[in-house]
Amino acid sequence: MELSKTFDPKAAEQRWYGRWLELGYFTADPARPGPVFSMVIPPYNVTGALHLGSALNVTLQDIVVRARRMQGYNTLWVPGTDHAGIATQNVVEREIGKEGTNRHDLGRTAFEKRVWEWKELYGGRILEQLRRLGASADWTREHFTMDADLSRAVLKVFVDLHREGLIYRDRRLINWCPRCETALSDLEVEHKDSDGSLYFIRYPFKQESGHVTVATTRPETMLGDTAVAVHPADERYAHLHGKLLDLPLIHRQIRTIFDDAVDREFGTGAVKITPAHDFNDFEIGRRHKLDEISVMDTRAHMNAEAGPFKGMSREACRRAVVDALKSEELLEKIEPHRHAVGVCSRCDTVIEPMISTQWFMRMKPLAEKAIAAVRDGRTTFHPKFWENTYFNWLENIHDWCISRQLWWGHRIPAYHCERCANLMVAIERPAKCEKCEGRDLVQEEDVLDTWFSSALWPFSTMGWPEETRDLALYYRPNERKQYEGTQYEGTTLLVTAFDIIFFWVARMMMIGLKVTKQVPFRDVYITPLVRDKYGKKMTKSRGNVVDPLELMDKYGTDAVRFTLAQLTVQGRDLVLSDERLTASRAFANKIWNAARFVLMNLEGAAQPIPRPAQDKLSLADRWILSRLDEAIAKTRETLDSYEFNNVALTLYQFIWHEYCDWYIELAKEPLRASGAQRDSTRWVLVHCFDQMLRLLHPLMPFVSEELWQALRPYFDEPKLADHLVVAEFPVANGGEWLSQKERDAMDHCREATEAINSLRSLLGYHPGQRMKAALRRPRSLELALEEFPSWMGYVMTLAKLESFQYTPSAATEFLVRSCGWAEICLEKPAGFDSERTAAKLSKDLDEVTKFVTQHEARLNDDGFKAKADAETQRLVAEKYVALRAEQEKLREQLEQLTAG
RNA sequence: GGGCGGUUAGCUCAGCGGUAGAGCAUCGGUCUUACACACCGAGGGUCGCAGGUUCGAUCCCUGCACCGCCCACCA
Repeated sequence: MELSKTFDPKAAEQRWYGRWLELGYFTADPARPGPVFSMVIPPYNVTGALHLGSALNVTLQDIVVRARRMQGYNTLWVPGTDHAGIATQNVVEREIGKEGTNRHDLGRTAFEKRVWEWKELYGGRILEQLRRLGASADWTREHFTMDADLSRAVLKVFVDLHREGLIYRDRRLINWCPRCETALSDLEVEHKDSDGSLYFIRYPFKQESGHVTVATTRPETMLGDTAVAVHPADERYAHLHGKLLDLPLIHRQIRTIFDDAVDREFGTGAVKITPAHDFNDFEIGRRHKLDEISVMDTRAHMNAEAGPFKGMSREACRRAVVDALKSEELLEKIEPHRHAVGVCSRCDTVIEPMISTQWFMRMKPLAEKAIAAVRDGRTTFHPKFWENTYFNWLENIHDWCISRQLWWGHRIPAYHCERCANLMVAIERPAKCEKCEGRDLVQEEDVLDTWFSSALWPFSTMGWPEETRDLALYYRPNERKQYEGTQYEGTTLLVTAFDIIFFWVARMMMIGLKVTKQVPFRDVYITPLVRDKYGKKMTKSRGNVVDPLELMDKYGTDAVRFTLAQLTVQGRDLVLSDERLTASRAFANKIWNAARFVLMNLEGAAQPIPRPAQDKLSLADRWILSRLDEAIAKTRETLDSYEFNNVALTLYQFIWHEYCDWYIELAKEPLRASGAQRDSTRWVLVHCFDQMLRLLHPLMPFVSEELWQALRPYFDEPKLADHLVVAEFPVANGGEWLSQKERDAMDHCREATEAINSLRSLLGYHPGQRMKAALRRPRSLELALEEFPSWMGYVMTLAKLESFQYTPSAATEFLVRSCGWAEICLEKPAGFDSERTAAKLSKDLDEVTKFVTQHEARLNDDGFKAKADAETQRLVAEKYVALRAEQEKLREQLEQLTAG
């Protein structure tokens, strides 16, 4: 098979993904043997496009699931999408807005139909992009949060929790977005600092002259004031007891009240109370049984309660109120004031706290169980410090407002009786009112928060509430073979970003525990955040999003995946750079070319190449095989602990710097020979390649499959899979490829190389590429010495190649001789700066001498002798000896240099 | 106001109780029968600051500074 000179990622990507799908490699089969590995993808917003965060997320999941599949696990990876209530509704509303209409004109049914149409058209786009990334998810089990079966699960959970009193309806102050015209949960409100003003307003006494001055950032809400509060211990205001005030502009009579919640230091120490438009005031209001007067409508325009200001927007009203107060000389002063303003996370509109009847979920009892599950280790976060964040939020949790005044979502299964106003909650619409038997039942208009259905995702996608085979095996795996013998519950792994720990992870934990009586996942891997080059979070609204598809076009999917893995260190944000991507692309190409080399040298080789007997393997063969074993062990280890950067690093180092740089070079000579020597080298080359590609496959699925297929005819594995994607993951063979003597020799070789390097730098001569040229020449010192320029490279080569055969002392002798010859034979090359070299040497010498003295002192120190244990003393002594040797060497070199 | 993470080479980042590492960039040298997306080599760092623990600290502890993030009803 001919391979092109460079790797073409597109061809490989197109060739293999479709094949894998056709052959059903990603489809889970509950009947399969083996331990279970299951995972659900964080459902993507149907409005979403692939961004780097999701590319990272999917890449990491795919790496794990591919590795587990190769390791023989029964794997399931469920993909799917989320209906994304507000986001999707907004998109479609914008679309029909362009057509000159709106959802109210269209009506609920027609609008819902429009959204479904939109979803069918565009909702699958993100999943298409996941396939492009190589995601090996089970597409036969793709789900959408509003699928019929998932919707049923939603209704069942709602009804069950309502019956238990965990879901209830209440009228209270909630976050309201006047643009989306819906209630929001606390989490959907973002707090942004904004430069505002603090207005000091005089509230006159009702029955006598005089006034109290209050400070507020929102003068327009004074129209809804029902009291002025001061701290009970504030002597400045002791005289306010029982006083009534005349609310300016509106002339409503309001009370003065005393409450600990008032901060005496802030403003004037007196605060106006607007229970219907401020969370603090609402609490105080309920404590003092104040009226709750809402002065705005659902679009945050002033309503009839605002009297003359009716119909104004809140902004216009603020200006009008300030003007009116000024003209009545009730505005004392205005100070600049910076404070946090809550805005809608979807549309950035300033949130208005509003009194409203909504549905809530009681969180405290659920949160306690969710905390306990992580505390006792049934679920573990990686990195662990995220557990603090999780605990912190759950410990201070408030009830969750789950109803939304939207049309796109799961409509709340509650029915109002038109006749007696009775409210019934049931999965199916009741035939008649259970109280008055009336037949006019109207379903609740509100839908549920999108995150409600997401919270059920790990088990609703498995078929819950039906006891399906999937649910039994992949969600309750303890019933079958255990994951590495460990008892655990739920799916095996969840990979997600930290910004939805509260929105999603914590809620899945709470509801999963409540509904299925077990945790929904064992491990939670929190991915780092992908940031732009300025370290900013990439968000659509910031417009700083890098499109992963463009990166894949430019560098190839494998390179993008490899780069993301390489940069993924637990607990640290990830800044993507072109340099890294370029390096990864070069890596793919390097492997490609190594394969070309191997194939080129397989001409006429047997298919398969028979495995040579152990004693036919050369030292170089056994060396690379032993290194391969170490690479396998390390890859498995780092994969298990989710150290993605180290997985990538291990493979990069082994493939590039050991297999390519050394073994391929060493193989060139035996390959030129014929017979047994060539055959065993061929086998080692191919065997290593096979194993390397398997290790690499989870990270770089396309290039690895492509090359594996090309080399496959030569593999000697007896039961070979048809595709790498389902081939067995390597296991270190554990055999001692090298004898102890050889290990020692290799260590010595390393030292020898260092010695030669320092000799070379002493001479200031850089032989460069000639080392490799020397490889091709007869290995004879005499010949090498004839040609001065090649000499140094030759020494290096010999040292590396031949010191394997030398005993350490012989190798030393060889080196010493070489150095001596260098003295005799070599003239100092042009450009050699002896002064500079001498300076460097003496600097090194000084430094080493410093350490020698230090160690000497330490060894002679009585305190050290007394305190340090034997092992430590031995270590320090050893170090001292080494340092002395180093010192001696440097001194000699320096002498030689100055003498010459 | 709480909490979390970071500060290591020009850049992006690993690492670690025993005289500092990678990739890229820089500089010098290589057309060598896989690869110039390559090869060989060089330069470059008081590991944010100050204390403490230790025979020994870049690493552990305390404090500080700066950067970033999350949470929080101070009007």
